[in-house]
Formats: sequence, C-alpha cells, structure tokens
Amino acid sequence: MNSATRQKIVMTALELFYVKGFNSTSISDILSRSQVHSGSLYHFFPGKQDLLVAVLECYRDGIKEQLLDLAWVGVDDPIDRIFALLNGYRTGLVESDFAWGCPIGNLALEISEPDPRIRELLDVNFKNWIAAVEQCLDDAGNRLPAGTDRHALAEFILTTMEGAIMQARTARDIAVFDRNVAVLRAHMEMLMEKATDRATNSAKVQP
Amino acid sequence: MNSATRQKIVMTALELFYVKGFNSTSISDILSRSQVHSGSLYHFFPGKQDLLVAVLECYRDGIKEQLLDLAWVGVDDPIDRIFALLNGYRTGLVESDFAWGCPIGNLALEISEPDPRIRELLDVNFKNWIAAVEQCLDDAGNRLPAGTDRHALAEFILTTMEGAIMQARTARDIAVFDRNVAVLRAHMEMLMEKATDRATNSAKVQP
DNA sequence: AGAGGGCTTGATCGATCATTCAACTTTTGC
DNA sequence: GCAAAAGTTGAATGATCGATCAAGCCCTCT
Repeated sequence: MNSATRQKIVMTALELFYVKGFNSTSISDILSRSQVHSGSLYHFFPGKQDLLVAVLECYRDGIKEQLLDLAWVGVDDPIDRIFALLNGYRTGLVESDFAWGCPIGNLALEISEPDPRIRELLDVNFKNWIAAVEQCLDDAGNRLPAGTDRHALAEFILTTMEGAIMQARTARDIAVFDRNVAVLRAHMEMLMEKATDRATNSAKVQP
Repeated sequence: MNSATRQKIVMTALELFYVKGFNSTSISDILSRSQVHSGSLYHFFPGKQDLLVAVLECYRDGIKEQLLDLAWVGVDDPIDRIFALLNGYRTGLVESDFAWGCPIGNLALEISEPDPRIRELLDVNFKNWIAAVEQCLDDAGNRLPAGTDRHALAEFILTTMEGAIMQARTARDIAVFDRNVAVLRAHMEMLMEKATDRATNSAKVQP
C-alpha cells in the first residue's frame, strides 16, 4: 500500500504544491520530476484532488517531528519556543528568496471551492499548529495574566505568522516580517508585564 | 481608450478573480460572464496577465472611494476607523458565506512567480492600505505612547486582518475572525492605557 | 511451475486552456 | 461624405490539461 513509488509521488507533489501552488502544478510536472509514469500515479490516486489530500495528510502527520521538534532543539522556554517557531518560517523565507511561505496558508487561500476533505484537512493542520502554540502558552503558566484566553492568543499568533509571511513575500523584504514579529513580541511582553504587576500587587496586599 | 467594453471586462475579471482566483478563472469564464467576445478582450489586453494588471490598478485607484470612504461613513474616531475597516471585511465574509476575503491577499499568495508589474501592484495596494491605517494611528496622536512605531503597527493591523480572514475562511467560522480582532483590540487598549499612564506619571512629577 | 494480483509502462483521449486572425461594423477626424 | 481608425465578431489554432487503459512486468502464494 505504501510503496516507495507512492511516497515519491507524494513528496514530489508536496514540494511542487509548496513552491508553485496547487493549480499551477500539473500532473506532468509531478510525473517528470518524480520519474514516475502516469499509470502509476493514477494507480495510487484517483485524481489530482486525492493527491492533495495525501499531501495534507503528510503535513498533518509530520507536524511534530518535521516542524516543531526541528524548531525547538535547545529551546525549552515556552515563550521562546513560540518565537523559535516563527523564526523557522523566517529562515525559510530568506533561504528560498521568498519562494517558501506557509504551505497550508498558501493552499488555504488558493483553494476557493474546496472538496470537503481538503477544507477539513487544511483546518486540522491549522488547528494542530494552534494547539502546539496553545500548549506553549499553557506552559508559560502565570507568566501570562490569569484570565488570558490562551486559545485566542494562539490563533492570533498563527494569524501574525501568516500575515507577516504574506506581506514579506509581496514586498520581498524580510524587514516587514521582523517588524510584525516585533509587534507581537511587544504584545507578549505587555501581557507578561501585566501578569507580574498583578502578582506584585496581590503580594503587597497579603502581609 | 477607456471604452465601456474595456470597463466591463475589467470589472468582470475583478469579480471572478476575487471569488475564484486568478488561475482558476479562465478567459472564457470572463467572456461569457461579461458578454464580450474574445477578439474584443484581446483588442484591449495583450494577455491574461495584463488583465490582472488592469484589475490591480482598479483596486489601487479605488481604495479611497470604494473601500475607505464606505467603511468610514459616520465614523470619525481614528481608532474606531481602524476597527470599522476590519469590520467591513468581516461583513464581506459573512454575507458571502466565506467566499470573499481580501482580493489582494488572495492574489498575493496565489501568484508564485509574478510578473514584476504584478508584484509591484500587489505591494502598492498593501502599502496604500497600510498608509491609510497609519494615518489613523497618526491621528490618534498622544492616545498612543510617544515612541510607538506607527508604521510597524499599521503593518501589523494588515497582518491581523489577512491572517484572520485566512483562518476564518478555512474554519468557515466567523468567531475565529472575531477572536483575532479581539486580541488586536486588547493590544490597542494596552497601548492606550500605557499612553495615559505615562501622561499621568509625568503630570504627577510636574507639581 | 503456474496462477493471480499489485504495480508499471506509455500511447492516447477528449476537454479546456490562452490566444490568433481575417472579415466585418461602427466611430472618428477632416 | 469619405477614409482611416477603433472596435467587434466568432471560428479556429496549437498547447496543455487531467485522466484512461490495454498490455505487460514482477513478486507472492500455492
């Protein structure tokens, strides 16, 4: 079922969808790049949409090992982890000369009338990313104010990442990305400052 | 030069690119919808890319009257204007059942190897939007802390809008959009609180 | 050894794509 | 009022798209 050929097709499609987009990638692009013949591709996948499904499942299943673990080597502090994750996308932008952004974000905006499976897989990928960041925020414990909506904040961090990538790619200027992250950092620091203020105040009241 | 036919073609292309995307919109889509024949289209535009250029010029030239002025009727407060603008996109999402997002953002992520003219027009459209928000932030004067980087903050507001739209569309849930805007609003309020704190403190020092 | 199923080969299909063009009609300039 | 220019018509082009399929290969099981 999971032959080497199938893997090769999925990985090639993943690459091409990432760089060129789904609609701009033709089946023959995938065939020539992966050295596979059309019959083999259609033996494993009924159509192009099903290939996209497999690619999105690949992202879904690889988020921890291929994304989070790589970004978090040597980074233990939960807040640092969030910015390390963002920095991973920054590196991708710079090293690819703005060809790479966020594969899920690109597809999310490109697919206008998605197959339900595809929309749900895009959604699951986003939600897993958000859950990972939300875990960092939970791990930050009382460094954030008590009533903080950590789920909303995690969504907001994804928003910042996606929007910052979009603008940096369009402007072809990494400084745009950096300025966006700087504002997010300022936001996080204001929250943490607020948390310590509260703690200090309640400590004063106690004695 | 600017015949009614040309206008009709551009407006139809604008609509279809918005809803279906650039690559997924065929020339024959545009022809049938606009009741124009291919020869007329190619009389005005050398190719599909040039039609996209005309569409982006249309957005660029209409941002004030078609976007800002409409969102800002009866809204004078500069901070309120920012959220009124965001609310305009929210309305579009809801009324179209998530078909409409931000036309520039969609194209920015879809076009991977853009014609330089197109990349620059996408950039100009973003920069005009940012400039309008930055003007609001300038108008807010000392309600924001003295050292605030208002350009970076304006970019960040665009980032929030684009990211929030992307997530809300994917989740098909307007609550995602609202939560993102709520976090942005919290950020703005923390800034404004900071500004009044500073003012109070320096007043105290003054005697 | 032989049968059967998973997998590969590659020519081929019809549909659709962006684009072209020659003939035609309307508008403009003088 | 007439010639040139501007605009329109719509059939046709070649390229490329996603998808098909009959034929054959290769491995496994008996």
